[in-house]
Amino acid sequence: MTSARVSIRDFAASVGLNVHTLRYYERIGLLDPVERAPSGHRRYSAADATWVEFLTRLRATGMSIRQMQHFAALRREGEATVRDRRELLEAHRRRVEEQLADLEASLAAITEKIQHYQALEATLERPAARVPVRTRAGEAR
Amino acid sequence: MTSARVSIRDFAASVGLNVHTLRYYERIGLLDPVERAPSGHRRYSAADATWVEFLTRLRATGMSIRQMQHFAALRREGEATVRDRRELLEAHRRRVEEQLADLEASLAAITEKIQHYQALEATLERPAARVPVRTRAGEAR
DNA sequence: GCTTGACTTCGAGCGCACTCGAAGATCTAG
DNA sequence: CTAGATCTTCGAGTGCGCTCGAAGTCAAGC
Repeated sequence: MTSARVSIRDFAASVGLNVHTLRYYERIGLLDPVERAPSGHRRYSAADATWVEFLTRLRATGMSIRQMQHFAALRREGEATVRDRRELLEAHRRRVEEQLADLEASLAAITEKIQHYQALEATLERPAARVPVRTRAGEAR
Repeated sequence: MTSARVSIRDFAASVGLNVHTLRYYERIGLLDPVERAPSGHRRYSAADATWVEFLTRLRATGMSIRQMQHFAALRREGEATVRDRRELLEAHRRRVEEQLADLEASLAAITEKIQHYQALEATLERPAARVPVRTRAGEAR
């Protein structure tokens, strides 16, 4: 099991970020300095991928760059900060749970609006039915 | 049931937006021109609140201002656009459902990381236990 | 009538998270 | 050996969604 090290282009494609963003993340300390080929070109490892994918999860759940920098800094400090990191993630998890609840409430509101429009469309398609009309027996329903 | 019309300040407080944002929304066409008092001051109605709250749901679910402007424009055109509006919301609802799934996946990843840290902390707290040690009978567990 | 504070319009400014462009070095295929 | 793609650093630019400041008008209490 060799540690297949990949170019920034391939790495970017595999983690779904663009090359500029990867260099930016490294520059601001979200990624530790990435290993270099003798030419100076970056060579990303599988461990880099795992970390970037986790960062992506944090981003996707609304963590700011600033907070991620803090988390990354703790990580660089080693085992002594494990508890801080856990607590930070637990606080973040609570926020994500709130987001989920909000999103579900918004989804319900949107669904309700869709149903409102469906009812309205049904009415508009049968203009004669706007005002209830007496119909022959057997035609009802 | 009178239509209690409120000042921008009170309205902002009740819908959770700031007064600048409300004027901005009106300026860019998300809100129809709001009714004015003889003094020129805005007077918001309950219908305005309903609409702003729905806009807030759209925003909370990641709809861009541009898309909301489109939706608001359709709404201004009246009944003829009901179907378009429903379809627009249905497309948006699908995106929200994807967001929910993503958020749940991210939540799971975060929870996993927390558990990893918990396990690590348990190990670090009992340094002598890092390498399994034979214990006296009765002390086990 | 005067003060205080909320309102008006307008355009400018801000923070975030990228995203890009320029200029030059290096790698790869033919 | 050469052409063209890909990489490097650095700083500047972009798009979004607000957010604010300035300068002036209006309203309510004393």
